[in-house]
Amino acid sequence: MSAPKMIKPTESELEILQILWRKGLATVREVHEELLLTKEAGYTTTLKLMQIMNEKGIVKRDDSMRTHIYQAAVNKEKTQKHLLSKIIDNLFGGSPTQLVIQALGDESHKASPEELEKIQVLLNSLKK
Amino acid sequence: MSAPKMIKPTESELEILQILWRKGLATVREVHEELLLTKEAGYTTTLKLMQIMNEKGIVKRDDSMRTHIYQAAVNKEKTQKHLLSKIIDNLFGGSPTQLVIQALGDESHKASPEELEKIQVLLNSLKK
DNA sequence: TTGCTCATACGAAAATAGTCGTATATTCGG
DNA sequence: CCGAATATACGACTATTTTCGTATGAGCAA
Repeated sequence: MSAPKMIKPTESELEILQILWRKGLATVREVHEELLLTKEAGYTTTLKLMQIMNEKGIVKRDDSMRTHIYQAAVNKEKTQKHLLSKIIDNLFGGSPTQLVIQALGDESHKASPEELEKIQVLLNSLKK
Repeated sequence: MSAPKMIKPTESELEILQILWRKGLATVREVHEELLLTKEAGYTTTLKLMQIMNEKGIVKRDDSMRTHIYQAAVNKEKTQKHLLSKIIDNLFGGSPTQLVIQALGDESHKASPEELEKIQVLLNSLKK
C-alpha cells in the first residue's frame, strides 16, 4: 500500500473541494456562485485556483467543451482522514480522544440526538 | 463576551505551542531540542518563530535574564476548540459527527478502553 | 584580558498562498 | 455580421510564512 500523492489542500482549495464533493460535477461558474454565499472573491480568482488544483491533480476536468466541467480527483473520506490525522498530531498531541471530546462539546456545532446515536453505535463496536 | 484576539497560529507555531503547553516554561534551546526530534530546523529559525509569536501575543516571555524563558499565552482548550470549529466547517461541512466518526475510526490513533469510557460518559451527558 | 560558547536581534531571501487585471476566444441573439 | 456576454489562459503583484546568515554582546574559564 502506497500513498500515490501527499494530499495537502490549502484552505481555499478545501472550500472548493467541499463544493465539488457535494455537487459531483460543476463548472467554475457554479463553484464560484457557491463560494460567494460565504465569502468575497473575484471570478478569475476562483478560476485560477481551480486551474492550479487541476495541475496538482486535486481535481479533474473535462475540457472538451468551451465551458469546462470539474470534479474532485481526491477521495473525500481519505482526505478527511489524512488531514484529521495531521490535526490529531498537531493540535491534540496524538490523542484522538481529546479531539472527540472537544468536538462533541463544541457549542456552535451541536450534534442532534440522531447523530449522537450514530456515535453511540460506533462506540459500542469499538468497545468490543 | 468578546474574542480578545483572533487566534490563528500557523502550523509551525502550533508545533511550538504544543511543546510549551506540555512543558509550561521553556527556553528557546529546550523548545528547539524537542523540535529536532520530529523535524529539521536551524536554531535561529526556532528563535525567530518564537520572537514573532511573542510579538503576536501567542507566547509570553521573561527576558529579565540573558536566556529568556517562554510560556504559552493562549489557552490550550480555547485554541483547540477554535481551530477545531474551523475544521468542522472547512473539512466536514459543519458536521461534528462526521469528524468524530472519522477520528474514532482512525487506525493510526487508536483510543484505549479508558478513553472510550470517557467519551461514553460525555455522550451520556449530551443525550439528556 | 582573551577567546570560546551561547544567547538574542535583525534583515532579508525563499517558499507558499491568494488576488486580480487583461488578453483572447467562443457563443449567441438580433 | 456585429457586439455583448461569458469562458479560459496567463502573468504579475501582494501577503504571509518559513528559513537562515550575520551582527552583537554576555558569561565564563584559563
